[in-house]
Formats: sequence, C-alpha cells, structure tokens
Amino acid sequence: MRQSIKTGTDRVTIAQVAREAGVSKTSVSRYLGGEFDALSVRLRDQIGKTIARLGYQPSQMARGLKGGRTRLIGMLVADILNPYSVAVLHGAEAACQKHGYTLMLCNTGNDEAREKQSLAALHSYSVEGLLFNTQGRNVTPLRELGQAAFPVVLLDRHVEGCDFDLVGLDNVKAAQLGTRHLLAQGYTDIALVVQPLYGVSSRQGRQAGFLQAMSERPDCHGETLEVDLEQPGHVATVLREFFLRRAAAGSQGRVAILAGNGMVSLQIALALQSMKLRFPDDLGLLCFDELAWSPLVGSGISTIEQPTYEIGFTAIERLLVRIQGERSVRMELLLDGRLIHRGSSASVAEHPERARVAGISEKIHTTNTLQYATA
Amino acid sequence: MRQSIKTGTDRVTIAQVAREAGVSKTSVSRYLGGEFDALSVRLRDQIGKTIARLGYQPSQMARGLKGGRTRLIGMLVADILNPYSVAVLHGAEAACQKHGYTLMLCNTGNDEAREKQSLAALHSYSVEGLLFNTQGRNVTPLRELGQAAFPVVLLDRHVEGCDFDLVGLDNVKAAQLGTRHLLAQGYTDIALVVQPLYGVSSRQGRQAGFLQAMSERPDCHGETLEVDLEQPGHVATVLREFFLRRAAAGSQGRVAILAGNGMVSLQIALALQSMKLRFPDDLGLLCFDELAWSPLVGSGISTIEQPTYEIGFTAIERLLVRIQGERSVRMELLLDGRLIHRGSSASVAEHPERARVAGISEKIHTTNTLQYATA
DNA sequence: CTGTTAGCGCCTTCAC
DNA sequence: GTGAAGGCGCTAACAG
Repeated sequence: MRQSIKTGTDRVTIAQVAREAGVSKTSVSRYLGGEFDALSVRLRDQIGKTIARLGYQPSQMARGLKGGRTRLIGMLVADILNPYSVAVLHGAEAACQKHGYTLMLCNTGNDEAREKQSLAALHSYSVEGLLFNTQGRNVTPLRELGQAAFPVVLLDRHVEGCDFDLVGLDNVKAAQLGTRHLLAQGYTDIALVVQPLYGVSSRQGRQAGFLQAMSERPDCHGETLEVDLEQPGHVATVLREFFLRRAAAGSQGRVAILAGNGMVSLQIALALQSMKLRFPDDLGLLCFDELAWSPLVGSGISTIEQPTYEIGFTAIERLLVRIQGERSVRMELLLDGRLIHRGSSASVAEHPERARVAGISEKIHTTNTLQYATA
Repeated sequence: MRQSIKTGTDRVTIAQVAREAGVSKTSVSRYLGGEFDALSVRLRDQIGKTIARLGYQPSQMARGLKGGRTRLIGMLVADILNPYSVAVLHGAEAACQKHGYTLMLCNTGNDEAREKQSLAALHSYSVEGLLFNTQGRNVTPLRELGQAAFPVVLLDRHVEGCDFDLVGLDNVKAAQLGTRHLLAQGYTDIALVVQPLYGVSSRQGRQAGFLQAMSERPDCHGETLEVDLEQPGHVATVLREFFLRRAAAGSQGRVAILAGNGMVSLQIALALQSMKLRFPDDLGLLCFDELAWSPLVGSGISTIEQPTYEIGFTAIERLLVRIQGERSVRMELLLDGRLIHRGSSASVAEHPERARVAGISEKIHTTNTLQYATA
C-alpha cells in the first residue's frame, strides 16, 4: 500500500492508473466520471482497485482546464473581523463541503482596490461562482460579471445596477420587530444607531423598518444616528448629543437605543461604559446580531438574532443552482430575525425612574470631563 | 476597450494575445514571467498594450498544471467559530494577498473525517503549502506529507511525530506571566481551567508554565481543571467542586481562575454569572486571549493577549520560505503574549474580604438549587 | 532576442 | 465496451 498523498512531481496520474490497471486512460476517466454503464464489470473492478492501491486522486486543476468544472467558489468578505461575516462564512463553508466544492476566501477589508484585485485573483482560478459581501462602491467590475451572466450571489446587501440573487435578513421586518418590542416595553425616545447609510441597502432596510414602526406611534420620538466607527469616541459623542437634544426638547420619555449591527453594538457598549450609563436603568438597549457575549454584559443585552449559518448555507446552495445553469430572474431570499429578550430591554412600566431622559442628561453632565478624557 | 472580466468560454487566452500582438505565445509567456531582459523593448511594449486592451488575465489553473506554481495555499482550521482561529486567519489572508497567493479555506469542525477529506480536496488543487491548525489526532495523513517534505506550517499546536515548522504563542512564558501576575495581586488558590490536555501541545505548554510559576510559591495552591465545553453545565460543576475542595481543605486563601483560552473564558464567564459570582469581589479572573468584549464584562476581564495577526502573517511567510525550497531543520517561532490588566484581577491587598474561599463557598451553597436548575 | 515544439493531467470526440 | 488522438492554456526546453 503506497502513500495516499503525493507532492508535485511524484503525483499519481491517470496515465499511471491506466497502465497499472492495463486499460486505457479513457476508461479510467469514464470510471471517474461515474459512467459505469459504459464499462464492463471486470474493468470497473480493476480500475477501482488500482485507484485505491495507488491512492490516486484526480487533479482538479487539470479537470478545470478543459473549460469544465473547477468546483471552486470564491467568497469576497468585506471585513473578516466582523462576526457577522465569519458566521456567514461558517455556513457557506459547510455547504461547500457538502457539495464537494472548495472555498477560496478573500478579505477585502472594505478596500476597493483590494476588492478589485481579489476579484481578478478569483477569476484567474476560474471559480464557478462568487459569494459577495462587500461595500456597494466601485461596482463596475461587478456589472461586467452581471452582463456576462456569471453566477453571483450577494450577501446581506445588494449592489446598485446589478440584478444578482441576494440572501440575507429581512431587514425591514426585523427592524420593525425590534422597534415594536422597545415601544411595547415602554420606551418612547428611540435612536437607531447605524454606520453610514449611504449605498448600503441592509442599513437602509433597517432604517425603513424602524421609521415605519415608529410612525405607528406618533406620541413617540425616533431618530437615526449615523456613526463612524473608525473615529475614536465618535459613538459616545453622537449618543451624548442625542441625549442632550432630547433633554433640550423637554422630553419626559424613556430612552432606548437600537444598535444597527454587531460592530455598532460593541462600540455602543464601550461608549455607554465610558459614560457610566447602565441598561436598563439608565436607558434601554436592543442590538442587531446575537453575539457570544450578549448574555454577559450587565443583565444581558437583548438582541435580534440573524440566522447567519443558514444565510451562508442558503447562499451557496442558491449559487450552485445558478451554476447548474438556472437562468430565471433575480431572486431575493430574506430570512427572518429572532428577538432574544434579555435585561437590557426590560419593561419600564413599573419603574418610574428607569431610562428617563432627565436621569441620563444629569449623569452625562456629571461625567462630562471624565468622558472627554477617555475619548 | 473590452471588458476586463470574461467567463468560461469567451475567456482571453495567451494565444489570442500573441496573435493580436503579432508575436509568439512564448514571448507573451516571457512577458508574464517578467523576463524582460529577454525581450526587445518593441515586443515588450506591444505585448503590454495588447494585454491591457484585451483585458487578458493568465489562467492560474493552466499555469499550475505545468507542475509549476499554483500560488494556492490551503488552510485547515479546527474551528472557525473560535475567535482565535479567525484572528489568525485574518493575518494569514493578509500575508497571502501581499505575496500574490490565494487562500483555500477548510473548516474541519474538529472532525477527523472532514479533516482527512479537506486535506484530499486541497491536495487535488495542488496547493503549494498548508497552514494547519487542528486537533492532533489522526496524524497519519500528516506524517505522509512530512515524509514527502511537503511544505506545512503548524499553528498553535504541534503534531506528534511530525517535524513541521510551528508558529504560535510562547505558551510556557505566557502562562508564567499570567500566573505570576495573579500571585502578585495576592491570589493564592489558583485554578487553571483548560480543555482536555490530551495531545494538545499548546494546552500542555500553558499548564507547564502555570505549574512552574506556582512552584515558586509553595505557600500557594494551584491545580489544573479540565473541562468539557460540549457538556452543558460542566464548567460550573467543575468550578463549584474546586471551590468546595478548597473550603474543605480549610484554605483561608484568595481564589483566582486562569482561563486557558477564549472559548473557555466565555464558558467561565457564563458559569460564574449563573452562580452569581462576581470578579474581583468573589474571585479573581485572568483569561488567555483578548476578546472584543473583554473590557465590557463586570469591571473588565484581564487577559493575556496573543499576537494573533502576527501569528497568521508570520506563519504564511514562513510557509512561503519553505515553498521556495528552504530545507533547513524544523523551526519554532514563538511569539510573546501581552498582559492586559483590568478589574477582574485587581489586587486583593487592601480588601480583606475579597475573593475569600469562605465567601465563595457560602455563596455557592445559597445558589445551589438555582444553579442546578439552570445547568 | 525570438519562435517552434513538446508536454502538464484530464476529458471528449471519434473510431474500432 | 473500449481505446487512440486531439486539445484546454500555459510553460519550458530547444533551436535559430
């Protein structure tokens, strides 16, 4: 019994198998292709045994060369440090393995140049399809892919001017769910905190759901706060301004924050910590994306959980359908979020002092200097 | 100017470029290979322009076929849900991009069968080298790689009977650093909590460092607690038994826990929460692996940060050196950890009641029934 | 300096 | 049923 893994030079080839089995390369190829009906039992046996004995493994490179299947799928991730991306990657990788595909991963780090470069790299390996989760900018190369009817599935956000399939969360619905939850818990002054909306459809969807749910309650106040996560201390500043604005408006309401995604959640939690604000005593909090540590901070952070694994898995399966030649119109697969209720969005009903605008602004003034020092 | 991205059939080939430029394929190939000294300026120009005009991109598959460089690196990850793995992946991917390589990612999910299968898949694509972070079991296929002098770099843990290069943390040193920190802060009864040591060198290294540091203080007590993260409630049970054991031993000391990695940290934090134990009031806590939420829980969790990005980046660069044919003896690159001091390992000196064995066991008894109910 | 030739490992006609 | 021949896109001798 010889080794089952060969390197470069001494790699077992189809020719070797053919020779040792005393058959032609064609027959071996047929065996590999599963064309058993075109093969006598004797040959089939012989080939099977020889393959096993030699530990032969066909080279995907050679197979792919013939314009055929490379069984390769490329995945472009906007930010591998984003837990959402990793969770989706998890599902995608599993689906690939299930179907005998292998994933080529590129992290674009939210950088257009690297995105373009990665796209080129993946193309040079003749990937059969692409999973795309990235900024909506610089869409020209993507458009070309679209014109060429190249199989692409978008994750989370769609790209202007491209009619690719999309798999993601039903953002509008999820945001409504979350907003209504906060309202039902007695919160009246709610801020949706998101990264810049510009061009990112998922963020816009969440805002739409938020605004819609808020509009059902004219007695309540909702606003969207855009934050720049790159800029240290920006989240804290924006939050403070919001609180002060509500105080200045003379609101007697109950304040809550709806965090637009996991990255924002983290920065908000850090900002609130630096401002010495606690939930739900000082304000309510609900975050998009269930994270490992959600149960741990304070009395637990309420979240809207995305079915990330399913998103990744489904996206790959949809992509495979396209790869198999399906040419139907663009399809959008939107999965539902799930609300996980914890302490941070506890009801305000029987707690007259909880999450009051007045309370927050008082605390803020107290810790004002400290805050600027740490920011 | 034609499109720069082509799909399968209408792909631009080297032959087309050669024809349109009025030269031979060889010359174009030389151009691609950067052999400019063997090319007249006129040809060089002509080829360059034609390539740009046609948007030609060489097929890596075809290049790789010729027994040459595929510029592909395979990465096997034990568990993509482990933040450590992702952080290392981040660095590895960056290094690959820097050097024009592409990463093929496989998640083995700690499963031997999938590990073997992934190895086969990567091999079938003729990856030039392998980054390996996985369980030490089922090493036979790995040994074969070793015998074939196939370039492999191990991450974090080495594999018995294989003399591959290794990049990871200096576990002994880091554990000593952490343990001495806890001792210096006044903790005397310390438990190192790790996943099963069996066969995992990094865990063994951490234990070695821990024991060594503890041996410098015969007046203190240290023990290693192995936990099974798959088994719900196991961490809580093991911790409780430890506390009770210390109490039964009549210890008047100060208790602290040293968590063996990020996954363990999370489970410990959850277990302590379920037991209603707080740090540093009820006990001290120091965790391997700096996580996004480390500053957020309680008064912040002290950690031993690993240079994960560097580990991934360095591992790839080491692998590339091997790929370029370096045949020197096995090399181990151990990077230093960094202690991040937060509230959870606060000094016990001027707090007579803090982290007392007696205090903990009392609390445990109180919450006994509740604990079992939630576990 | 440049081009011709011969494969790399596989699949796919096309004959037998 | 089976096999021989040709070609996928590229690189690597070998000639001029």
